[in-house]
Amino acid sequence: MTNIQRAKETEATGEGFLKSIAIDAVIFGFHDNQLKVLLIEYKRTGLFGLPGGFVRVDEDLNTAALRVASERTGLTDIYLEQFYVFGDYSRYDPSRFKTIMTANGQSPTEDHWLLKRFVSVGYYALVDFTKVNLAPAAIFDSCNWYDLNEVPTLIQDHNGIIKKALEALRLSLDNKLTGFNLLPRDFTMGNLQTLYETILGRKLLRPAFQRKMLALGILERVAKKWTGGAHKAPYLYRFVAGKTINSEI
Amino acid sequence: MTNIQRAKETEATGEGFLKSIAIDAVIFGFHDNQLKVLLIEYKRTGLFGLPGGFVRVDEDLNTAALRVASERTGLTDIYLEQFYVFGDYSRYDPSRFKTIMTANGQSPTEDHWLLKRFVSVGYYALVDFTKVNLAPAAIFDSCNWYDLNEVPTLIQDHNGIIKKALEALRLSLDNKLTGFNLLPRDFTMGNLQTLYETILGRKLLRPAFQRKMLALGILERVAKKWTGGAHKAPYLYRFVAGKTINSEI
DNA sequence: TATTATTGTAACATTATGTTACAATAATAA
DNA sequence: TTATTATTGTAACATAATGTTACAATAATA
Repeated sequence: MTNIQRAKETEATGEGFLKSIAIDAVIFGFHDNQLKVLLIEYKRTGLFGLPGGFVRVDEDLNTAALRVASERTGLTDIYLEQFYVFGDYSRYDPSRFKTIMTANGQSPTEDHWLLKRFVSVGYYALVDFTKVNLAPAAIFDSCNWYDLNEVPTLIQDHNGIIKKALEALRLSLDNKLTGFNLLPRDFTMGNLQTLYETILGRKLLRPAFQRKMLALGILERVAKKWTGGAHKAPYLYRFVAGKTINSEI
Repeated sequence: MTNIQRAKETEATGEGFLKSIAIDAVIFGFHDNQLKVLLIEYKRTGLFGLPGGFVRVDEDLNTAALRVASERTGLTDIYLEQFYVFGDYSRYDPSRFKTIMTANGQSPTEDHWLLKRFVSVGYYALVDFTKVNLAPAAIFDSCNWYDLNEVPTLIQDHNGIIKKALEALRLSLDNKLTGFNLLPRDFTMGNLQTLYETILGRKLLRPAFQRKMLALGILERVAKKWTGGAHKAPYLYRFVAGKTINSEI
């Protein structure tokens, strides 16, 4: 995503971008049996927030969301889903952008386009934690994984956005089988179950879970895995794409 | 929603509105055992489309959607749900707005804000057909109910928007019990079942459906109804609000 | 008063899910 | 080398949910 001669967000007029529309991305990863979320830290401000961005005038909205998620993770093939548009007037708070800019020696003009009101399209992304290469978006920030239950206070309504993203993810787990996007190609049934348990926030019964997952017919058993644990080695499974599930509820 | 001294959408600059953001409302009704959708006809153009609108700079996005739906139906208490944001660049087609304006003796300037690209937030609304009073939005259009399987070709991607709204409605039927918003206060089990069958697009088994609905504990049996049919009279039911369903999937 | 069409629901069949139990086995330790 | 340990895979049963058949109840009509 090199945009050498293309417009920058930081230009005052916002030339080249759709006005009033922002994208916020809740990028989920799964590591050490914990759900992680990718957060931005704005340097010299102590402010944290979700990675976000704007839509170029010649760019699809979904493409813009993919670009935002790609820029931070280094991945190109990302499972992305719109989950809500945050458009309350009360979200409007120009002071935050001013703070970030001034903390870095810049002073935006009063009519800077980023000081106007934005409606934000929320996307959640599911990525394979092991494949991600974190990269800051601008010189003003850095980005890192945070455990979902150790998320600091974020700017604006970003804590609420994460909450809503998690709710949407929970619903899509059963309907769309999205969970696999959070795992590496090969995984054990135990991996899968703890992933489900973490997202759903409750324990599941092992035999029932295994029976159900296998009955879906979307898992291919690939090989044994010798973990090094003093116990029977689990099988490795792989998600078999191309099979759609009819979730006739 | 009287906005006497407030800005109008038709002004060239779009002063007072958020730029680049539109709202499209798929307003569903249910009548004669048929799902209906409310469509706008733009006069002297032969063009049909969904009711839509824009967001005022001091207005919540959801409030704007409610305003759009209210203006057409005359209702104030409307079940509304965001279901998708349509943001592909390929949607961009300024000619449509030109056609509608010129058909009515107006000629928008080349830099009219409505000739720019918009991203559209899709909402679906569920209304009690019997309570609706249709009202056109502007002097350029009229609005009417259309049977869902007799929808004409619509402007832009509006046919696709309806399709996606229906898919979202189908999912919410079981999870959120939204169906009742389409029925009058009192209804028979038969009414409810045909509503479900119409939305889901398939037949349901009567005993199982009745058993399930009653088991939900959200229906109050109010009285007998004497329809005039040569058969046993059905009970009337009423939706008992306040009871939330835990759709632990 | 018999007929008709539809309603309400019981009763059973089937499927899905919850739960208990136990054999299989990779690593560790005796 | 062999017993121990912790975990895995799954059978087997229990319970709940859903699918299906059947039939009595009854409001209007003939």
